[in-house]
Amino acid sequence: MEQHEARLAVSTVIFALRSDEDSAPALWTPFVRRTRDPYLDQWALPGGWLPDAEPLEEAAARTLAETTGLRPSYLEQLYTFGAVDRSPTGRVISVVYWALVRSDEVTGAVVGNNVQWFPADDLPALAFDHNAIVDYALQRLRTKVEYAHIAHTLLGETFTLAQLRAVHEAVRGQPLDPANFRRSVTASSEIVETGERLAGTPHRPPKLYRYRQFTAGSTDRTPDPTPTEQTRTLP
Amino acid sequence: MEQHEARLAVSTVIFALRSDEDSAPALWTPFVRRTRDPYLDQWALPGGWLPDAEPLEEAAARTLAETTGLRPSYLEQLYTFGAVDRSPTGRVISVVYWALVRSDEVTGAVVGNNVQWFPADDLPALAFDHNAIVDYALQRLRTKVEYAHIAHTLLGETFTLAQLRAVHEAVRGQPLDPANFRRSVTASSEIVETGERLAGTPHRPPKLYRYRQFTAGSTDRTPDPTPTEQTRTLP
DNA sequence: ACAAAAGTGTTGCCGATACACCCATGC
DNA sequence: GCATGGGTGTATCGGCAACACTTTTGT
Repeated sequence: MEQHEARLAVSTVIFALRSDEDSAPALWTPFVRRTRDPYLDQWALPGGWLPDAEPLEEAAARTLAETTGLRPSYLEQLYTFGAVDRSPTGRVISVVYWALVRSDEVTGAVVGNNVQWFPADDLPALAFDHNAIVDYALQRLRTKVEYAHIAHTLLGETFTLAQLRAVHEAVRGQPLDPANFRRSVTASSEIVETGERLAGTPHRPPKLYRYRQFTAGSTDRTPDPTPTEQTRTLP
Repeated sequence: MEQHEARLAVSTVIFALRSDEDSAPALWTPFVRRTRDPYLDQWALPGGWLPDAEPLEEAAARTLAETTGLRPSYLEQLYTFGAVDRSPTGRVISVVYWALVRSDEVTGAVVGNNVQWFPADDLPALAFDHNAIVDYALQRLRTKVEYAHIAHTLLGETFTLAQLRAVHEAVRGQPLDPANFRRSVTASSEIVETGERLAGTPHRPPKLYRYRQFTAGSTDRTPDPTPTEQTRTLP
C-alpha cells in the first residue's frame, strides 16, 4: 500500500546584505553543502525534515539557525513545492520560507566550509529544484519590498536614510532619488528619529532612525502572513 | 519514536458568483459535510489526503471535482497551514488552494445535502481552522483582483463590461464608476471585443467581450509567478 | 416619447518624478 | 574654502476619480 509515503521538509531562502568594501551593497544568500547522496556535495537550501510536534515556522527558524547560525529578523512562508519528481529518492513536499537577516548578524555567523554565501542573482547549480525556489523568493522579495516595510530588517536597529535607501536600491537594482525616497519613507511614518546622528563621516552627519515600534526585547514577532493579518497597498 | 507522523492534506477554497435573482451578484463558497468523527456533520472545505504520486495542484483540482462536481477556471496555491493543534486526531498539514469557478459551472453542480453553498462573507462555524482559511482566501482574492486579471474567470466565455464590473463590485464590496471602469479595463488590453452585442436588454445593447488569449490557449505567459506548478486558466 | 443603461468627454486633484538649491561637516 | 553627501523646495507630468453629457435600444 504505502511504500514510501510523501515526506515533509521545511527549507528557507535567506537574504542578507553584503557590502563588498566601499562598493554598493548587494543581496547574498547562504547555502549548505549536502552530506548525503542525492546531490552529494552540492549546495542546497538550509532546512530539514519536519518534526511531528513543531510548528512550520519554528522548524524553519530552527533549521536555519542550526545550519547557518543565523537568526532571522523577518520570516515568512514562501510557497510549498511538491512536484512528484523533485527528489530522486521519493516524494518530498517542501514548505519553503524566506527570511531576511541583519548585516551585523551575518558577520558573526558560521563560515565553515559547509556553509557558503553566493550573490542572490548569480547562483551556482544547486541541488534539487532549489535554483527555481531562490529565483521565486527573490522575485517575492522584490515585489514585497515596494509595498511592505521590511527593508529595515536587513539593517541594524538604527540606520540612516541613506542606508535604508541603499537597501532598496540593492533589492530593486536601480538608483533612487534621495529626496523623493526621503519623503516617501518619512510620510509613511514607518520610521522614527532617534535624535542621534552618525558621526565620523566626511560630510554633514546624517540623522539616525529606527523602525517605528522597536521594543528593546530582541524577539521580533513575525510581521506578516498568517490568516489574521496582511497588509497591502499596491501591486 | 514516530507514533502518528504528520499527514498531508490538500484543500481548496472555492469562490463563485451567485446572482440571487435581480439583486447584485455576490460571492458564494461551497462546503462539504464531514462524514467522520473529528467535527462529524460540520461543514468543511473540500479536500482530501495527498496521494503519493499526484502533483499538489492536481490533487486540489481532483478532490474539488469529486466532492462538488466543479471544475475550476482558476486555481492557485494559497498557503500551507500546519499548526500542531489544527486537528484533534493528530498532526495534519494542509496545502490549501483557492479557486474561481464560472457561474454557469455552478448551476450544473452537485447540490446533494452533502454539499452546501454559503455567502463568502457570512459563514457558519466550519470544521478545524477552516473559517480562518476562508477569510484568508477572501482577503487574497480581494487584493489580487485589483491588480491581476482574474475577474473574468468568474464569468462565462463572453461577457459585457457591466457584468465584469459587477464582478469587481461584488468582490470589492463597493460600487465602481462605469465610465472609469471601462477606461481602466480597456486601456490594459486585457479584453477584446467579440464583435457581437448582447440583445434583449430594455436599453442600448452592450458589446460582448472575451478575455484576451482565449482561443486554443496553452501559451500562457505565466500570469503569476509559480515556478514549477502554475496557475491554470482552463475553459 | 421615455426610461435606462451604454458609451464619451472634460475637469480637477493628488501623488510621484525630476531637479534646482541650500546646509553642515571633515579635510 | 572646498568637496561631499544630507536635507528642503518646487514645478511638472500622468493617472484617476468625479461627473456632465451624448447615444441607442425596448417598450
